[in-house]
Amino acid sequence: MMSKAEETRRFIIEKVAPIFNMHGYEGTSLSQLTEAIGLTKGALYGNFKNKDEIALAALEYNISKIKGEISGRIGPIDNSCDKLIALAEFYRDTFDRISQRGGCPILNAAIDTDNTELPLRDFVIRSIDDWMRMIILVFRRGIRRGEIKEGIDAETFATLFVTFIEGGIMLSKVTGKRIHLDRNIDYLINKINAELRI
Amino acid sequence: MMSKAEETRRFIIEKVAPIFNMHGYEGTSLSQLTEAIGLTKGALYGNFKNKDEIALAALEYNISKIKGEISGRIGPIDNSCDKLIALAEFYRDTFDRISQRGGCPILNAAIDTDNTELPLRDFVIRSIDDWMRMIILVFRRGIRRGEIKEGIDAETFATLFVTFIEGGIMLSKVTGKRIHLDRNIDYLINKINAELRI
DNA sequence: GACATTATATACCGATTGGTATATTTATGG
DNA sequence: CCATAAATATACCAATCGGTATATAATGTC
Repeated sequence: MMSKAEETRRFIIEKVAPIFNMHGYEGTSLSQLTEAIGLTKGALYGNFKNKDEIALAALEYNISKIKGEISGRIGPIDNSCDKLIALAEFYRDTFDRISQRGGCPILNAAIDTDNTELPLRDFVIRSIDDWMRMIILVFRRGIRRGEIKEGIDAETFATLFVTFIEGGIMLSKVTGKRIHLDRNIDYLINKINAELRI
Repeated sequence: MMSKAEETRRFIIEKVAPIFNMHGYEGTSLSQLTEAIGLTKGALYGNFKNKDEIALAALEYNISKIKGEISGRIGPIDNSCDKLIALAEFYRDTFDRISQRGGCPILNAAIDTDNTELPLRDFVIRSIDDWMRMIILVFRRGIRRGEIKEGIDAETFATLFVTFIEGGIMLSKVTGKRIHLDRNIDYLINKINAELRI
């Protein structure tokens, strides 16, 4: 059973996560947070050490939520190429929802903490690393299982993949035009089917 | 001749431009600005209406500076494919310098103003539009002049191009590893030479 | 070189920032 | 139901925020 504190902590994180994602670390104030959660600073500082810890918990939540959805989707898929395609399609399907919550948390936090010394920064770097490593693993597995051709190396493919997704989200989000992300995903899937799939 | 005011205005813009690019609109305070320019708020508010106007001038400066360098580089080049390649190579050559100044101003401002109603936002959108339109023009010119194959359409190519650059800068900047941008640029150039060039 | 003008510095404003100490409420174990 | 502990609210803090009014200094003009 969850203690009251854990429950509140969780409640706070869920409420503040989209706010941090939309406005960034500096752009989010404690008053915005208290307003969103309907509790006072007492509740915030009773459950978190400081603003940094709240922001970090929010970012962890935002990222792990997406990661969870991704696992659920591509986990059951057997073929490696299909896994990668499903991963790409995931972003097409969820773009609107992610967009409403302020865009891709990794991209936002990356730019937000880019030129800072915030503890958030390390977490962002690790998250990107995790993401790319996961793509690399799927790719290598595909080669081992004879599902993917041995042309392009796994690291390069991972860079391309993440670039297409993040670049597309950024362009589509800021211009308000879905087409950019769609083009990128189409291109990526086409490339997988035409050049990688055995 | 430049009046004293114009001179100071220009001086201020040059000094504060990298600060806004590094820390964003909310993340930059007037005290950071006065410290950087070695002048007081009197000088700031004598030459600018408010913080918004300073930030906008800084962003305009950051973008126009890069645009100027690009024009100087690719303007003299005749062949359209070579123009596009030179554009890609420009980012490889200047990555370190751009990185020191906080990264790509368009990307930073895009994420920074993404979920706001700041006047900066409109300028960002217009800048991205300008950039893509310029790529589209070069591409179409290449087709007209028989230098580029008529396969992929110009808009899609522009999306891909900007995606590769911005995605690569973002990945390389945040992870501290050049390789991501290098991979993207290599891929882009290879694609131009292998699939587009006649 | 005196005078008007322009540009910068200084001093101040109320509001808000992140954070803390303490009081009050709410939940929990006996 | 009561006592203790845990969780939240309240009241407050110094510092800083963006911005302004005014004083002072620098500049341009005749």
